[in-house]
Amino acid sequence: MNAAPSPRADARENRRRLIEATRQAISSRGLDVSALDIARAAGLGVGTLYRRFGTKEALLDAVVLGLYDELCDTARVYMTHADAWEGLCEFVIELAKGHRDSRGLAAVTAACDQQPSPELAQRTAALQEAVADLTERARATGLLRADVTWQDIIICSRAALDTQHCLGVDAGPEGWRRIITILLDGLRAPGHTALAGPPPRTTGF
Amino acid sequence: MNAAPSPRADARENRRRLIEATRQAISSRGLDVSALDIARAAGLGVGTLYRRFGTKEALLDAVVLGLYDELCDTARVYMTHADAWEGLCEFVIELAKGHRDSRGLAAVTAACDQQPSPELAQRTAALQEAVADLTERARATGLLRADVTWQDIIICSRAALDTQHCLGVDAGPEGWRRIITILLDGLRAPGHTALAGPPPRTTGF
DNA sequence: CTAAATCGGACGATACTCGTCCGCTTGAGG
DNA sequence: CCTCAAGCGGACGAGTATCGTCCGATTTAG
Repeated sequence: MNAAPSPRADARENRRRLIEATRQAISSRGLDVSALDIARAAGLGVGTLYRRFGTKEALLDAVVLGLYDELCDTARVYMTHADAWEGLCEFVIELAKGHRDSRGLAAVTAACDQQPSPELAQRTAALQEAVADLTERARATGLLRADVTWQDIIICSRAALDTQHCLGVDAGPEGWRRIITILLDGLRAPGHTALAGPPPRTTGF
Repeated sequence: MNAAPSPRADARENRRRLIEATRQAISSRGLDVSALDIARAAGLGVGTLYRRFGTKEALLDAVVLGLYDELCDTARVYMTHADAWEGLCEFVIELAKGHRDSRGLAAVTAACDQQPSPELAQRTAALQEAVADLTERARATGLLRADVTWQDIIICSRAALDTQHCLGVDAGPEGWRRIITILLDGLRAPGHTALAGPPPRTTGF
């Protein structure tokens, strides 16, 4: 075994570049980026992309899986947060950031829903369990309103970012934080926190 | 003048059908529906679509303008609501419904931002003024938190629906109402209202 | 220095969409 | 009932975008 002991250094570097470029491309233009655009952004030819990953889908899968892994790590961190409500809030914000970096991720999940790759299914299950756990911990403190489920939490984490994507630059680069704040206040049983960031300058609907 | 006194009855009916089909198509699949799909949904040939409207863009413009007009009417109604806070809440819900029926509307607004059609620009301005007015009235009652602007209100009205579109059927056909409720609670200065509808059954992120 | 691994991007194939064209059908007035 | 202009359907051409392949040129590593 170990028939491929060490890929050439430039090949490895190009693979890294491709993944990084794909991340940024997905973040700014969604999951339907063309292979050519990704390769260009990585400063490589499209041939290299297909040689490294075989298919465009494989590249996207690798990137999405990486993001899921990071989210799993993040969840694990906030699970041990001293203040359960704070932990939930910060994780929701991190989850929103994750959505920012994998715009259209839900579309992929839905598309692969028929036959999700085992790895993706495993990560999805782990993340859901983590969110459910964080939700229960926060509810136990009495700071989270009783009538929301962990699914609601997930949806809230998306809402702000989806809006951000639709409104584009109008809401400012950090405009989603205002919506997250409003949502978290709506989730909180008592009291409110101050809105952060400058108000959005929306011009459309 | 009046060189076209009365189009044939079937032509008028087909025009109506096309507009209706376009509405539903936009609602379920966004603004980038193909002309063929619209014509098929209307039970007509694509030739008829182009004869009636000249271009696909003209058809979309007609539909979008119609939706804007309805929203303007709705705004006028809630402006005279006895309870300013209730009026704002219900209008936000109606606005969300409007977004449901014109998915991707913001994209069009943004695209036409360079040179918006005079009619659309007029409607947009009227709607913005209406939202600003409703916001101020609600703020005056002290029920609306002080740190949100009318732009925040618009964004909130989008957030729930955008999420709905991304999550698809997972959140149920009325799942957006839960998010709207959370958002409105987050906008409200004191207290909370009960979440309506069954909890979402999300399976993805 | 050499050979194998790697790269770049032109290229064929495929798919999708817009808008046109023309032979056939249908509505409505005489 | 008849006539004919108005209307209809959908095949079709043209344009565009994307995927994935192929092969000559280049580079790496021993």
